[in-house]
Amino acid sequence: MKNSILTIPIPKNFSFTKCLKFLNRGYSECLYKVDDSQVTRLIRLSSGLALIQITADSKNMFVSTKKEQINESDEKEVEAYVIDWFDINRDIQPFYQLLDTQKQTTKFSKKYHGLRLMGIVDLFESLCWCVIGQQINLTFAHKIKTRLVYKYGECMKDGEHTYYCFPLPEILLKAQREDLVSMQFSKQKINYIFNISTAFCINVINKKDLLGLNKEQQMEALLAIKGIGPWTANYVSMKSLRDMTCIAYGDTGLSSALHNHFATEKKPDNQTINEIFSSFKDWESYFNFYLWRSLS
DNA sequence: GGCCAGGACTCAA
DNA sequence: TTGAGTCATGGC
Repeated sequence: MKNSILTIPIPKNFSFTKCLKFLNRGYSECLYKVDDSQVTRLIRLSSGLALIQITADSKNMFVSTKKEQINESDEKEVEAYVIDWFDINRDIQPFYQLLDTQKQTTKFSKKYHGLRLMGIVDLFESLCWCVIGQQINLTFAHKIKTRLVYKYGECMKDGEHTYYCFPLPEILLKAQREDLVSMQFSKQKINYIFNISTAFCINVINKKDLLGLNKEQQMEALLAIKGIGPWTANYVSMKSLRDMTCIAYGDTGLSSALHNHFATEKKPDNQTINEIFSSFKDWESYFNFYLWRSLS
């Protein structure tokens, strides 16, 4: 195994600690491991699997990469991955200025200062995660995701710990329905995961092409797949396509956060949600993310 | 035991 | 276009 170390300067309004705290917020996560001051995960580069470990000091993030062979293009991919995952290349100062204009939200800019909208770089993973999480509690959702990842995901052992990648669509497509049922996936979820896997396998959908479309076209392409509804489309648009204007309409967590901070009805209608979000134009995704963060 | 979970679909009216 | 019914099971 070869090893390389990459340095990424920390921008303004960035807190590695708060990002790590978010990653380690209490759900048992099978796709990365957070220790006191570092996070480790297995990622898929175009030339194969690589184990990355990220730490930071006050000025830089340090990404160490372990892989069979490492070349220059691997390092570039690792850097792009980390920048995307932590949303590093975004100036979020304007968002904090908006938060500070309202008494209900000014606390967020202090409490979560430097927290970035942590992404899901892999679009396929992001979509499957949405389907898994639909209408079940998050603890259980993590449980069945872990079963799926352990059975179908590629892995790499490092010391005592084995790290996993989310399964590839072509692998999931070959999965037996009864195996997924035994992991406690509902028939509906299984159908949706097969639909999404198929869409990726026949290249009806891929991240690169979606990124070349405008938001309306992206939503249309996503909603065309059975199992992807408005909530999922907004979620992946926010977490994977990095559109900054997403609102997770219909989300129970968003509803309760708005209820907590704005004294709305327990389940505010879209009009009420739009009114509140209208103060955060072009930062809707961040505002939504911070509202979610306020729940845990 | 009952209600709710980071929804989405079908089908009827 | 809207609303009720269905899925399906763990957590509290």
